[in-house]
Amino acid sequence: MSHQDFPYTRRFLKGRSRDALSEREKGLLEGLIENVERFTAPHTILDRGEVVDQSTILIEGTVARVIQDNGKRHIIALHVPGDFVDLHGFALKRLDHDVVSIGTVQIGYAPHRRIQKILETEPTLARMLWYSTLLDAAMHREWIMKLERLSADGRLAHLVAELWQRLNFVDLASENGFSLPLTQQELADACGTTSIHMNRVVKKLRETGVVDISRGQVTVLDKKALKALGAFNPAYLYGQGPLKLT
Amino acid sequence: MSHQDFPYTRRFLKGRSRDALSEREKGLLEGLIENVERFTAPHTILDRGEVVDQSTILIEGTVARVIQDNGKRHIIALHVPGDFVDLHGFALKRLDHDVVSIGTVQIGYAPHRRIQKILETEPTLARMLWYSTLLDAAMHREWIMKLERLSADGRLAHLVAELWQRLNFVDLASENGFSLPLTQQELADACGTTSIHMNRVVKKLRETGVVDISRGQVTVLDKKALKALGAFNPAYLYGQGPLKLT
DNA sequence: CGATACGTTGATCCATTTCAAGATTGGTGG
DNA sequence: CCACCAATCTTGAAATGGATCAACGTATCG
Repeated sequence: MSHQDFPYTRRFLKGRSRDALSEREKGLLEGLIENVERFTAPHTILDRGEVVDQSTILIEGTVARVIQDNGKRHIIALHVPGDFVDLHGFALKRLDHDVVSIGTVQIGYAPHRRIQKILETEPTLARMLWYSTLLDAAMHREWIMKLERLSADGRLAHLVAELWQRLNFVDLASENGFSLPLTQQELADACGTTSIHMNRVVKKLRETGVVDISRGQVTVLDKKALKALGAFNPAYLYGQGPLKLT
Repeated sequence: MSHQDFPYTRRFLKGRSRDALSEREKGLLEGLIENVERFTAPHTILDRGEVVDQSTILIEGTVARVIQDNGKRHIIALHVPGDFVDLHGFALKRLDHDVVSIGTVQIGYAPHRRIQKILETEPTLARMLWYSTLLDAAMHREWIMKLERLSADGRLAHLVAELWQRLNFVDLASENGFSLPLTQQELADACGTTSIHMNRVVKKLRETGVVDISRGQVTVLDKKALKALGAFNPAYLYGQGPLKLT
């Protein structure tokens, strides 16, 4: 079996500790996916509070986890291909947030009974699944730090730096940028600010030659300035080996 | 064996799903604790980046998880007795933040080799441990929401409401308040604001009859106003049964 | 009793929100 | 192919929450 296989899960933990999995284990992981779905329009994949019996892996595109109340939408996390978006639903049974698609996405569903089987019979894989939920929590903590510490400019810079690094882990970033289907409103929702202010921040970072965000494309103009502005230290992403972009 | 036993771990998941554990499992859990330590002065229990081979459970007192850079300290999580503070260190091996004591604390250490044994032989308990790290992540998400959505007043109200509920789970809250050894500076660090502004917010909430925070004691004056101001919905804490305080 | 940490208050400045309106873009049907 | 619509992006001006600088009050404890 060539390593070109595993079409649904080949990006899971890529750039992190995926190397620690054997080919057999990678096959078992791929076998978790019972079916696959594609959405082209914005779609709520999962509703807060709903009892779930399967978890979702993002194969292609972007999804966000959001908490919405009286019209306002707060983005709690963003996902890149390879992320096991709501694996925590396996143990929590109901989620404290919604999961929504952004742009065109392809997702795979892993029934909880299959995950349960893995847990009972595959300790290495089980530990890897747990590990991936802990990476998710580590990103949450960094977001808390970012929101407590940084102003809007820094928050956007941090978000861009993080996504660049994460997409790089899964081979979806280039040397000078990446594509990102988020609107300014959505960037604002992820940075805890308003779309109007986000518009001015985007403009400012473009004009000061830090990063250009337009037409769904992010072009990093000054890598060093971006990381400084966002106080970005990728240690919390627990990447392995020499990082190309840091 | 009376339920008065388990002096170190009896509060673990209390008010959550602790009831799902058998007495035997509770005993195994207690057996994880190899030794216990007490600190009376502020102490850094764990340094960011340090490789760890044991995890820490909080038995008594308050600990904070902090990310500090150039003098500024950001509190990303607060813990109450019964919390397995850095269980995620078991799988992550090194932490992305420091763990520090606040006031007088008593903590227990669980060597990773003992946790590993549990994982290999006790699936129910293993799943419970995983579950507890997911509760931690759910609280992170709520903090992200709080920081993105609320102003300083609301953030403090939310923090107070959350701690009240969590302390109530473990029988450490009263009908009208709880004790809390945090300084205004630390409250500020947990709400992403300055100590000066926090001082004004504390004063405002006191004067508007919402909550009184002074001399290490929190007195809730208007439960309903507190929850409204903090946009507090305890669902994310995954408590079970009828909640006395909600 | 002086040291030291913590809490309180005032004045000023700046980042961000809010309200309001206009410009640009992409997609759709006639 | 153009006209139009809706979403997105952009800009301006006024109001405000919170930061910052500076100082003073007040516990608490060897």
